Amino acid sequence: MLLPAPNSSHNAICSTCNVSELCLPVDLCSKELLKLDQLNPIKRCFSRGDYLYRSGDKFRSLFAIHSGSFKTQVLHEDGREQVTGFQMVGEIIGLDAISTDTHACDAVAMESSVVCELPFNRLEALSREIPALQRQLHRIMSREIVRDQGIMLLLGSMRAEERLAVFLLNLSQRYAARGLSPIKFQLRMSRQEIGSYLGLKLETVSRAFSHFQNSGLINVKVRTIEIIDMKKLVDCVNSSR
Amino acid sequence: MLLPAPNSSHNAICSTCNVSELCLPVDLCSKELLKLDQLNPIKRCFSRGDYLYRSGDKFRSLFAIHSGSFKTQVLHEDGREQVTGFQMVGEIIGLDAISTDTHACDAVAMESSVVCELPFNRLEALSREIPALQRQLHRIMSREIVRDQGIMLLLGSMRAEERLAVFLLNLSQRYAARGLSPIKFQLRMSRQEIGSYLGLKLETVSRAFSHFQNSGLINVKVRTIEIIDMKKLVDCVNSSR
DNA sequence: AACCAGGGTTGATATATATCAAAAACCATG
DNA sequence: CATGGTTTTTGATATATATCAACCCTGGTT
Repeated sequence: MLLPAPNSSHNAICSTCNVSELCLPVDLCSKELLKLDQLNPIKRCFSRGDYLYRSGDKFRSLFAIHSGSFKTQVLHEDGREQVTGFQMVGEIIGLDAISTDTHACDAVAMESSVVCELPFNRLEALSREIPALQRQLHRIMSREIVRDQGIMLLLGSMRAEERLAVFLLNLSQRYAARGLSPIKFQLRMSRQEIGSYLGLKLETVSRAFSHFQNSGLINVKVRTIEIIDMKKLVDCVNSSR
Repeated sequence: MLLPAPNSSHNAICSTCNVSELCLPVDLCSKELLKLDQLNPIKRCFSRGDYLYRSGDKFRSLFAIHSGSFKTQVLHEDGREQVTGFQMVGEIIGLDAISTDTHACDAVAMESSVVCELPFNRLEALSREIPALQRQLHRIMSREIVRDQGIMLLLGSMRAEERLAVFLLNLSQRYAARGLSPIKFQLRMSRQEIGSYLGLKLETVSRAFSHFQNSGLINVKVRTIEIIDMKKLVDCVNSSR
């Protein structure tokens, strides 16, 4: 319950696009693996700032992030924006579009990135033939729902510093799950984007970072984060109030 | 983008439990309808306050709400709770549990209610045989993800009165979709529950109701809501700031 | 190496919402 | 229909975060 997205490893579906270490679906026999090739996913490259899709675009495919990272955001007509997530290697993006056959948010590359495009009708057809794939797809969608519930808890009932602590701990876990350092990493997003995600203004995010630094929880050097005292960071989420 | 859950009608899967008017899956031929009987859903009754499931329970089934209504909530260890949704007739509940085979939130009846229990393994098996059912299941999960994104936008970037306006407009739409009056209805939830859902304290919710009433947007008599000026209520969401 | 632009930090102040408290309305029950 | 307990409303005040503004980095470019 602590974190919005436990977001453990085995996420994706796309075993043929070199993310297999991270996201191979559970038990597929070799015959099934062969079938999976029918998916024939196409790789596509993006630079920082490029849109993978925009709200309103016709839905055709899900995307497995092969390298790099993206943010998803919803825009309100009056210009307000809300970042709804930061996605990294091995995560699947585009699930919101299944509902109406139209993308409901924007997905923007936060750095040079490569995605595998997974045509959804083929994915559906294959998952009728391969129960393990079907189950995996359901799990991925459900995991997104659980993640969202965690963010609701965060936005609805936590104060600024707790939110930031949850955010950092979540990143830490996800980096760890990818074999990267869970205690030192580079943020790919600006204070403004973090603020939008956490329902805070960028100044508040900046102040919270400074306060964590002054309290000896973390070391911040602009976008380089080093977690000094993981336990205190965790306590910060639980103990408040 | 206005509302977190457009949440239109055709929601469910359970054609055999008399909610067919509301939630019949799209185009099924009679042979497929026959197959659907294999689901053999069991009806279960609940009184106000009863738990349909609790966080941590083993996952077996999804539930289609046949009558009445439920709230779902996540609990943080330190006692904080966040209401993540209010579900009514024709809506499907339990999707969060697919991810880990364990329910990730509580579902509590808000009044006397009846649900159809839909064993998930049978649902999966059937949806491998009936593409339209598979598609419907995917749509339902995706719709939940879109709804959650709307709530993130609400919690992350709207002020108290906007949140309440969005909440009321959403209820109004959902009642309308069920053939009930979109302008006059009974709230099933307390100020405290509304507050938890909207990330506000109950006093703030109460004040916002009073302010809407004084401004002639709605008539409030405790839990009876009458929308007097729908347009102004909509404006209230868009025009602020 | 100097310069510029965008992002980040920090400070002073304003404001929306929370908190605390009391009264009022409502509901269930005997 | 009186009673007690809960829910709701309203008021006064406190507080967390937003807002406004200035300054400071930092990395890239000429």
